[in-house]
Amino acid sequence: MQLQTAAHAASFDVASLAMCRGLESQAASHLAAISSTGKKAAGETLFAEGDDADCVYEVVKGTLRVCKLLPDGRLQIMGFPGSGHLLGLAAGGNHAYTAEAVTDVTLCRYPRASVDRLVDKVPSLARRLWTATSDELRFAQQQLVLLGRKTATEKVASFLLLLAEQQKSLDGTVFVSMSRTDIGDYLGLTIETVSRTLSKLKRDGLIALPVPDQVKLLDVERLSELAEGESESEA
Amino acid sequence: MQLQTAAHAASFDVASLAMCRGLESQAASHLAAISSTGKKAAGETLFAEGDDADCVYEVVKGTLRVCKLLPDGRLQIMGFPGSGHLLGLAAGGNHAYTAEAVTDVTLCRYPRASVDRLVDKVPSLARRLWTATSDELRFAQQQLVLLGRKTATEKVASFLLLLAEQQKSLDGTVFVSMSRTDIGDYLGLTIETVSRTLSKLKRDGLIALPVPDQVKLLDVERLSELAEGESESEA
DNA sequence: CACGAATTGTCACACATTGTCACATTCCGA
DNA sequence: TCGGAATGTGACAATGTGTGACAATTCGTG
Repeated sequence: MQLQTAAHAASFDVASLAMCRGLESQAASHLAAISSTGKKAAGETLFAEGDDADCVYEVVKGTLRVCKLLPDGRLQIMGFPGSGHLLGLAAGGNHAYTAEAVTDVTLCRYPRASVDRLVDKVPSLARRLWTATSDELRFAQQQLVLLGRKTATEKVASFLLLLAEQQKSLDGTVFVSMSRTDIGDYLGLTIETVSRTLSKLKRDGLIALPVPDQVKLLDVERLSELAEGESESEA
Repeated sequence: MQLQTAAHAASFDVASLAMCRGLESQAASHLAAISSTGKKAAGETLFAEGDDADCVYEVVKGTLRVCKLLPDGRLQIMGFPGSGHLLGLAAGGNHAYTAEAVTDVTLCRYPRASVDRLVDKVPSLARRLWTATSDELRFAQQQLVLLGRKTATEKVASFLLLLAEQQKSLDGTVFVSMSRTDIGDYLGLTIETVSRTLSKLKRDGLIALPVPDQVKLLDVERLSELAEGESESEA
């Protein structure tokens, strides 16, 4: 069943989005009725930390980066949400982080007030959003371990494996849509360390770098060992 | 209105717990009916990462530590939940982390299956648990910034201010119920660096250390500046 | 209550990892 | 084809870690 509103110009079927996963068709109809399409070009800001959280967004196509700033300009990227990710679910009325487009992005947007009203009427929607928040928390907790305890090599290996998993890469080729600087801001490293670590993994035969925005994983098993902190066979 | 079940032996009023915050009295009655009291002695494990998540817990008294392990034994503590904190809300059926008692702990326990059934019937409970998960996520995101971007001094200053805020300290005295090792595992540092940093803050006149499990904050304003990465007046 | 053992915390020094700075190379878009 | 941006590399500095020694504190036993 295809649900459209004038605001979507027939670009995608709201009922098939992650937001509606597990919902009855009536609930999906309600969501479709309140939704609209948004687009952001690469580099544009979706919302800034502290802004009123008046919309819930789902990424339909493309990649965002979500990050927090320290007063002196230091930046920590917390993730690169791609298609199927929901943003703006936080309680508290204001966005806790900044969201910017890494690539051109297509979004489905739902007014937060309308979502909140629906949540009270549709238990499965409440559960859906609670689950989405819980999944995001689980991911953040894994990231805490990475940032707090992993070495640079373990961090980069973990990152490459995450991309491969997200992209369901079958032949080991992953596309890297974000810059080396962004990867560094995500892994708690500098751009030089990211570059040096990628070069070392290449010299060691674990990856190939045909072009800068593509990595070919040549030894997924060894990368998995590195990512989990298994001691290297020889240093 | 005091709600008790035989399982509680009159130790606390379920309706006054964080779990019931914002709920109608009938919902609170339902929760009281399914709840029971648990106690853990300092050092005991509440649940381990991977265990079935068959209970939701609220800390009534005392302090836990929640942590994740790497295969080689490295440990990252993600927080020290105290009274009012809920655990075990995650979707997915298994605990994503290990919870252990830092001090003797009193808990209120709710079977997860019963909670899930109530959630469908009581929209305010669904919202309450979604909000609790969201608050936990917001905290984890702040911690990502700390682990990924802050220096050792900024980390320790942040930690001390967090304790002061949680304990609603009026005269700057905070109680440190966790060991230096635990603080290190929480801040992504080693025990020596935690000790060195505390000693430096003491030498600089920002804190006093009357006994190892107590810190007196002498210059909260300066500590706040340090915690946020404001450049030091003179090094 | 005193004493000894165990545990925790502190300190100094050497080392390793990552950051900083400067510059070279590569890639991409006009 | 060229210029600007992004990436890669090398040398050196800084921060935090690792290690060993010692001090302080806590706990258990007599």
